[in-house]
Amino acid sequence: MPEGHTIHRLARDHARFFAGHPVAVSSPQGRFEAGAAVLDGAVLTATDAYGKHLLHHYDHGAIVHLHLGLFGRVRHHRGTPPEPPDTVRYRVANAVHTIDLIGATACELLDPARLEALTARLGPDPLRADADPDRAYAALQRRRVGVGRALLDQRVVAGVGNVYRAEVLLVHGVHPELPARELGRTRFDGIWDTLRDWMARGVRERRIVTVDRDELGLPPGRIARGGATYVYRQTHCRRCGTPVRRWDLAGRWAYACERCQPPPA
DNA sequence: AAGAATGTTATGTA
DNA sequence: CTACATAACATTCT
Repeated sequence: MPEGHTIHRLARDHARFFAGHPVAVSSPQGRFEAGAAVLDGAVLTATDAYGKHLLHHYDHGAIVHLHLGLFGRVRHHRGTPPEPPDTVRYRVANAVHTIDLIGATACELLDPARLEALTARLGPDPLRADADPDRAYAALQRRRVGVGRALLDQRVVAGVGNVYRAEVLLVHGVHPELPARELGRTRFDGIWDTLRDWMARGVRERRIVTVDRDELGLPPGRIARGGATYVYRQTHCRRCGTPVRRWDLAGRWAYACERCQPPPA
């Protein structure tokens, strides 16, 4: 489920829920026992997000690194939480809030050196104020693969996933198979700006919405699930009605409207 | 109720 | 260093 906006949203929420007071940390099924032992009763002082990686910083210096992978989630309960199901790895709670981590691929303690190594191998994250788009552009210039592949490579840009990839390339008329190094600077700048805007919107709205309500003449009210994208999981391009092509690109579905995004020669 | 899904890493090969 | 294929890992929802 998660692309970068989800992780930034979680970072913000967790800081709000827990900042300043001790928390109870547990590992209900014993899959993060070492961590829970170190963390229980500590104060969660700060949270941070780099791309799809979430960090919890505790007052005694411990850092928890979380990555939700393809289907990880964090569930939030207000008030008395339910008994944790078998799949809960890491539970953080105070008198009011409880969060349960489920299905994550990473849930581990990190020392500062390993945190540094982690952030060093990530490309700039459009949601971070310290992001340097020049680095992403330079990385693109070095790749021979298509832009579609390159955009999912977290060393190029951090936080972009399959939905934003499909959508941003559609809106900018770029075919996923265009060699990354052939993407012009102007076009790249447009893509970067769009990603930043959309992902910030994703944090606010807690979901991915790339479509423009006025452009599509959508009625007021919540945009239906499945109706929030132009090509991703669409059968026809929401802009021009052309059938969408979907194909396996390095193990992920790629989507394109080959009228809006002419294939490279 | 099998299968799909907004992801990454490690490993071996070229 | 870049690329690519394959396997492994993690759950929920239809």
